[in-house]
Amino acid sequence: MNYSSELLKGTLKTIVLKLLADNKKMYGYEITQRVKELTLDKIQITEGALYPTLHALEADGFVTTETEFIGKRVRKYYSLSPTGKTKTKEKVSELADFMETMKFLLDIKTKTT
Amino acid sequence: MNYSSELLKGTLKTIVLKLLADNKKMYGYEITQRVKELTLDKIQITEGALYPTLHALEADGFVTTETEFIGKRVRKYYSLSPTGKTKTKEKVSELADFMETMKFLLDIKTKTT
DNA sequence: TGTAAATACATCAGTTTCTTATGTATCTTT
DNA sequence: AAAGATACATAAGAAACTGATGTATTTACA
Repeated sequence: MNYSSELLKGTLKTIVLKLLADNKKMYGYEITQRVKELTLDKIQITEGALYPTLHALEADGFVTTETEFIGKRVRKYYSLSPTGKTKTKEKVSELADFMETMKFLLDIKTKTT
Repeated sequence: MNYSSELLKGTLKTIVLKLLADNKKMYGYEITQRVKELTLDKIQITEGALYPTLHALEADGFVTTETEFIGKRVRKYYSLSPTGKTKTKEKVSELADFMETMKFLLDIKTKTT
């Protein structure tokens, strides 16, 4: 099983920021594998979604990068900047609040007819 | 406060279906007001998002409609069809499961209200 | 030893799902 | 009388994906 894709929309940036907050530095491919593993294959981040997101986070100044060579193959590590850390807290708490609201909304049994 | 708009993406259809499951029949404007009221203005469904969604649900056979006149003004009521009821259960439990996964991923502690 | 799978980056056309604006019309409140 | 609320609807444009495609290296294994 994995979720219908529209659910993930809007949460990807938050997931990436949170992972970086917990792991100091990570590279793209590692992020996709970590999410896959942590969610037991329920959430699969595609590369077509991830790389543009990482580039956008960098353009916005929320992450910094450093390139490393593993043999001849390049690996690009991402780390949170100070503003990125602030942004992460904002996004995570916003998402937490949103999920509380959604939980309430989906539990209600109001027969007002 | 209200949520950055991308969070709502993908949840609108589920919200609408769930409201219809709890209230037998509702009309569009009523749905926008109910959500606004239940979420204390945190979630505002725009008409530009809602009406196309309702039309899509009807085209997919998940809802049926009946028109009523209030004076000279038309009001279009939406009700769940049998397949719509099944779909609602699927969508609601999928979203609930997704939120659990996200909570785990983000290490979010849910408030015990 | 050769080839498939995994690792690792990237771009881009097309799709879905919204926002924002616009339009029409009626009813209610001040 | 005018403003705001009620009630429907469509449409251009933006945002955020999917899925395909591309390049190249490394590892597993038959």
